Amino acid sequence: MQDRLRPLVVTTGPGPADVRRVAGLDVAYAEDSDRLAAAVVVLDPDTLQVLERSVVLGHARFPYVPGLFAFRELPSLVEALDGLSVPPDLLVCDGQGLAHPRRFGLACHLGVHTGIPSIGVGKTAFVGTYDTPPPHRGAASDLVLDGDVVGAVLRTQDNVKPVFVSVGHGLDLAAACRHVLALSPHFRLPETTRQADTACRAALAQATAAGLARDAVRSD
DNA sequence: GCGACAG
DNA sequence: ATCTTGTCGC
Repeated sequence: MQDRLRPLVVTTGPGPADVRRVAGLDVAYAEDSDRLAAAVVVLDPDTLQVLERSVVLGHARFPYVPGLFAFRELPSLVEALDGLSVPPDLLVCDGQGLAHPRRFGLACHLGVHTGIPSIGVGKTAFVGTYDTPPPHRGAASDLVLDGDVVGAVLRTQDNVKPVFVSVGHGLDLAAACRHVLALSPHFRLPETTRQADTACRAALAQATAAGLARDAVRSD
């Protein structure tokens, strides 16, 4: 499926002319059971203020298999996206885009599936080789796989471990890095990712608490 | 054959 | 992804 969809990915161009709504997507999992919470948080790209949140609870129907990550998270993330009142102009995904064995990571899959430009931001490397970028914010080095530049190792804060940025869909790598930097004025990860992480974790925690309370009443 | 392996 | 304990730096 990834090899079939890969040709549909657009990896060139500056992307959306004016981005008014940027979305951060993330999924949290329960330690036991297969429960999960998927969140999409939409921010104003200029003020970084939260405009809207959409969180859905669900169950993992696919195991974590490196290279097949999208099959685990995409279904729930699409459900969360459908819960938004207005579709976002750009998706910032927690994971890789083109920096993938078949050049079709989660960010590419979400971008092609929704038709919305997307960026992949990973916290650790998955594939490729690279030189350590200079220590200052904004510095970057190529992430190379089989002779192709599949992403950038980007420093979002001075003297802080870099993030792995790769194109998802609908824009080039330079534009992707520009967006990630703008979304990370204070912390290592983009504000979109941070907000989505907080949202899905909170939702999972409240669901867990509600479930325990319900079970307590049952046995009572 | 062995080690690596987004989240 | 999730858990855990302390440590370092602003």
